[in-house]
Amino acid sequence: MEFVERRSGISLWRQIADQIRIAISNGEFSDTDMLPGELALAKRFEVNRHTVRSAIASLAREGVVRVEQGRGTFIAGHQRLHYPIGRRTRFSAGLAGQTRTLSGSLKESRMETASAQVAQALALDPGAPVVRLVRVSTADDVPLSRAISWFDGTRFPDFAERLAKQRSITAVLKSFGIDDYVRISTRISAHHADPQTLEDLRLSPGAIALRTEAINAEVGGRRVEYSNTYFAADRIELDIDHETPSTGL
Amino acid sequence: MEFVERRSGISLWRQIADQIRIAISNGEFSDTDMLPGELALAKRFEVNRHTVRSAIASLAREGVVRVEQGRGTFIAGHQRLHYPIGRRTRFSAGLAGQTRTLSGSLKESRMETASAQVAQALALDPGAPVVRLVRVSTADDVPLSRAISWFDGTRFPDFAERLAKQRSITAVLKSFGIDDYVRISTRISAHHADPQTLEDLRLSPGAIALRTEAINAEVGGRRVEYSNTYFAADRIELDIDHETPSTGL
DNA sequence: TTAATTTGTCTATTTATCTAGACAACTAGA
DNA sequence: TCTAGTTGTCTAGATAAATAGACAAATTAA
Repeated sequence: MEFVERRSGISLWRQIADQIRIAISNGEFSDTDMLPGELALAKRFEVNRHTVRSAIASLAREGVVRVEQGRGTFIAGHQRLHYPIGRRTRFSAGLAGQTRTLSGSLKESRMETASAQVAQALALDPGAPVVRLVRVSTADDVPLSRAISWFDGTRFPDFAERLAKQRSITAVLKSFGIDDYVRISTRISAHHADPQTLEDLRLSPGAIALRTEAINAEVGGRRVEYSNTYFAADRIELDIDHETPSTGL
Repeated sequence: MEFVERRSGISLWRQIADQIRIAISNGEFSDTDMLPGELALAKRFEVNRHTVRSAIASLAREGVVRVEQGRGTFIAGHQRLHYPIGRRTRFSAGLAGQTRTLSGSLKESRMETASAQVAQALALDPGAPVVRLVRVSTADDVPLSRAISWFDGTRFPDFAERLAKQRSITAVLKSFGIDDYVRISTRISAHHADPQTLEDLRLSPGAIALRTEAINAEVGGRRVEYSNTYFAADRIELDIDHETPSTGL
């Protein structure tokens, strides 16, 4: 007997779909790689069989399971990508080897004035000109993240134009004479995805966005980039590198 | 005009409540600290006024807003706690100063045999005895996290009994002669909270759990603790410490 | 006081979700 | 082939969510 809550604003089929998805990721059915029958699930969640069918139909649409008449419902392996975060975090390098294809597309770019938050992160004066970019990354034809980045507009006035040609942030920074940069702070939180993120990442309402708020700086400490990245939480997890403070000893 | 999706398994009032909550945390209404009127919100989301009222009622139950007849709906400040994560992560110390009260309670403890995952994390053989603890932490009378920890059962047979007296993991480890330990890996992911977590953290279905999967070890590298901690995502964010690799230079 | 604007409550109706049951279609094993 | 167990489809009815409109109650400012 599991818990489903009525009148919660989440339909029963959706609560059941969420619980089955979690159970799968916890390896509950890994012995057979099959879900129990619809009648068994209906009994377990104390709902009608049709309600369970709605939940399974939703999981099938997501590609989490595959249903075969007369045989049963099979689990279609569903592994999260691993994204390492540390001082030397680089997007493409971090996911290398985990996907067949990996691409990024620039959705928006504009010059704006720095909000208090952006100004503080980049160590600029509030109202200073900044370049704001929105990029969506896609791995194996599935959107993975939506990133909003800010750069000093005075120092990097044509960042967007260069990015169109260079294809990676690292390469563009190199073209500005910045050979190396490091992550100096990362803040992680989780939210229900906002409408724009839902659309760009092809998620459905209620889906979770894992947000990283990061500051990158040159080795001397001069701020280079401030970014807010929203990952589709069901497609990725973040691995934190705890580097040894004194490597040489 | 904002997006609300029908037939998605999430009721309209809940989608609207989620969007208003996000808008508040983005500072959208920070100029007046008030929500727009019910009619204005109904127009913005293209729904009936009563649907907006349901959404606001839900936010009021959560304590996010406060409604006053004839005056309007006021935003009740709602700040996330900040939990620093680094090599020297300590639960109580990390949240010190951010809350009036902070307590932890042991919900379960038992000896079990190590699963493949636990065995690998603690560098034990699968099937070896391990101590499994479930602890729930509470800050200012609101549950914050649910942590499942595993320790080597051979080395720490009476860990649970000592924890009942000592009150912190660090203190218990000290009683076993371990004066210092460091975080060697942290993996972060976000999920819809499972039913047990919903109950322990007093969340409603659809709520988000921010999960950290962590390994702590002695300075020599010997594994001490493996833990899975589920935080209420709307009450906390995680700050990653990117320590400088060579501090002395 | 008055008017305008706000939230609160009530009734009625429509639409979506969930339940209930029956039976068809398909699969695997006896 | 037969049977038991599975998913697929249909009908009907009950419950919950959303819409629509009217008016009450409280607040604010003119």
